[in-house]
Amino acid sequence: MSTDGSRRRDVTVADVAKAAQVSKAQAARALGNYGAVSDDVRERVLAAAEELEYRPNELARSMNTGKSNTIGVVVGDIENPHFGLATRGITDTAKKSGYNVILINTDEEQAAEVDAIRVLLDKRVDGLIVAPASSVETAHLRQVRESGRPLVLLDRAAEGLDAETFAVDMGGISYESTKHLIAAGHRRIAFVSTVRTNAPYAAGMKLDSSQISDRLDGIHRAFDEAGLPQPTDLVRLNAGDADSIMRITRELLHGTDPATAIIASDGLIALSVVEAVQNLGLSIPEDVSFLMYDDFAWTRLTTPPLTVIAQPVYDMGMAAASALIRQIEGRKPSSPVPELVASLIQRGSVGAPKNADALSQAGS
Amino acid sequence: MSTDGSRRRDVTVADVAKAAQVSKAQAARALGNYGAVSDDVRERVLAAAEELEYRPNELARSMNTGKSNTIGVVVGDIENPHFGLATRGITDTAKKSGYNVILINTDEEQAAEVDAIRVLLDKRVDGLIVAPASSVETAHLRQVRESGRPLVLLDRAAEGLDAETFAVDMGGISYESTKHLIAAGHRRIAFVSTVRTNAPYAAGMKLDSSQISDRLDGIHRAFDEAGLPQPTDLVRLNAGDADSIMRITRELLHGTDPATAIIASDGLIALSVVEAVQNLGLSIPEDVSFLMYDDFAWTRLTTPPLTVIAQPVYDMGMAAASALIRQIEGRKPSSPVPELVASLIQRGSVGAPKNADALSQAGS
DNA sequence: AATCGATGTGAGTCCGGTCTCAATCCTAGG
DNA sequence: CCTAGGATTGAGACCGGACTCACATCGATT
Repeated sequence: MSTDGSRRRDVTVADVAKAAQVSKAQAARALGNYGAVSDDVRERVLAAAEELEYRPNELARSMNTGKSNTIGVVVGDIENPHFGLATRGITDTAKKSGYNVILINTDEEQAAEVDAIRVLLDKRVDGLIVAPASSVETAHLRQVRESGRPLVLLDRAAEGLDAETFAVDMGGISYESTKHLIAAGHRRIAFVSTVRTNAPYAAGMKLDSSQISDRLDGIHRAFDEAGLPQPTDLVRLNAGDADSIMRITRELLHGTDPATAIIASDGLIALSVVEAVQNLGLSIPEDVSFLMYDDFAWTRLTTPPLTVIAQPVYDMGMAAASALIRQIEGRKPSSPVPELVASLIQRGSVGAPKNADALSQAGS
Repeated sequence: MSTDGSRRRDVTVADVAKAAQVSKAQAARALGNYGAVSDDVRERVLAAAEELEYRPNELARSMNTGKSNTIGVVVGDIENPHFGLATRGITDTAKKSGYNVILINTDEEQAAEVDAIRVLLDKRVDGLIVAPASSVETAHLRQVRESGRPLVLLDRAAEGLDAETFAVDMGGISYESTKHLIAAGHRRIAFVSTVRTNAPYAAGMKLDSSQISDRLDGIHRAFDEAGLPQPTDLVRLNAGDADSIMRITRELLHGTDPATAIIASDGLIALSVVEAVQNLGLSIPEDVSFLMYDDFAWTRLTTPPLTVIAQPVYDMGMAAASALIRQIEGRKPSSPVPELVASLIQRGSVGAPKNADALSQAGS
């Protein structure tokens, strides 16, 4: 056996140098492929390295090159396929350029995010991709900029931070989708999101998430333009676990003047809302129309298939990673920034509201 | 402004020491919270550190402690919610013990996996969690053991490697599920998996994945026990992309003596199989019964809801991470290893085969 | 008052690479 | 045959912490 299972200490350049009978400097040059090395020396060194199964210590290398070839990625929840796919886009792109990814999950908690960023900075990552939990509290993100390390945002913008941000135009697609619902006859459109707030939603309220703000703005604009009363009372935030989403769904559908359409802010919420609707014995779209963000494969399998707002999530991850790497390597933005557009994919979950006739009669 | 955006060089212990008018050694002790330091010195050092916004360089620290507080995780595909959830279990557990996670995606490719492990070893991770793409080619995994670094396997076993493995008893649950299908009257049960092989499946064939082998063994055992002919011709491997899965599904349902039940080996396959069945204008379970691995939330939303084999994926991730960390920290297995059991969750996608009566008459 | 163990403290080494610098080796030009 | 200038080479500094070791300091013991 050439390998000794009990060996512990790693083989270093010095070991290789000794075995190859050259100086440490020469061995390092041959191994690192830099500087001038004669063929003779190179061969001896490489042979010795092979023989000893030498592997460079990337930690040591990083320490004095100042580059770790690692990027930090901070997301709210990888379990959420939205981030799963984005992460895939990031890691694929990173790998292509020789970067690795340290992934940290924050559970959408601000404190965890602050911590995550500190840790990544301490680990001397070359750059960061963050999907900020809050678009408002951005002190920790500003610290990243001050440390001089590149930062790119994913999914959500951050106030007072001029970092490149990769997200779709939420306001626009939200506006269009709402118009679609309004055109179908809906006046009572509910919006359910996990965003945490201290108080129930009120118009013009300051939200933590730029993404959700933009979506609400889009809805607002569509209603405004149509000259219809804003369904502000149907905006439900703080939809955390499955139970609370189910409760919210029941409330939305059971009050006086109930919702006739529900927009789910992400895939996880969508699952619980649809399940709640089914449990209530109601059907989509006859009793209530349904629209959700993100086009997951399973949305085609429900009866009826769900109308969704598709986001180029994988591409967003890719774009974020390549922009970050470009910044890290100090290159100028060469390729035109790829357009990241969301689109409404109409399937079967949006129909006319149940009492459309009654309503339009009352309206006329 | 106390911070200078243009500053580049990091603040080091030496800088702090100078500012606090003490030796580097004392500053390091105060900051690292080790050794003996007088209150006076400690205060001065901490104040100086605060003032200069000192942040330790974890790279440097790792270099001479030999610990990086980082674990490497190698999975086939994070985009797959199965791994997404497992990763969540891993990162949650790791974070609790102060470890970070470097995640590498292999696309289930052996070469990528070999590469990933080399990179992680070079980066001096403290330990590795791998969901091996192949249970057979395990040379690279053996190298991990030889490097002296802890290794834990997830989901799949590896031949000739005594690493702790966290996976459910696939043979058992497969056997039971098959018995369930047989009891419902099925004789023609298909099994669809992504596992790559060079040739079409034949009984007793050596597979790359222990997991799939075990499942096939379970099916085999159930048929054997029931004294029924093995539906070997209905085992379909190499089900890669959506298109090939759709094609396979069509073949399974259209030949002479078609399948009356299909088992999908994972969630991604399931999506395409169900979609293909729907596209064929067939319904579940009237025309064909359906069973899949992994209990994702969306399986409750289809019509009918799908019968699934639930695996404690999050727990597997958790267990793998805590076992790894235990090994890293050289502790003995104190807590009893948590039982990881899969279970059959019966919902609506398994029924009697269409021509059950005809068959039983023919049989009698 | 002499002694002893328990802190405190600073100089300097080490981890495993990269990289600078001065010395040495060669080879072509004169 | 001699020399300028590029190719090679080795010694050693350095990255930023952790840690060893020798040398104080100081209250407590006898």
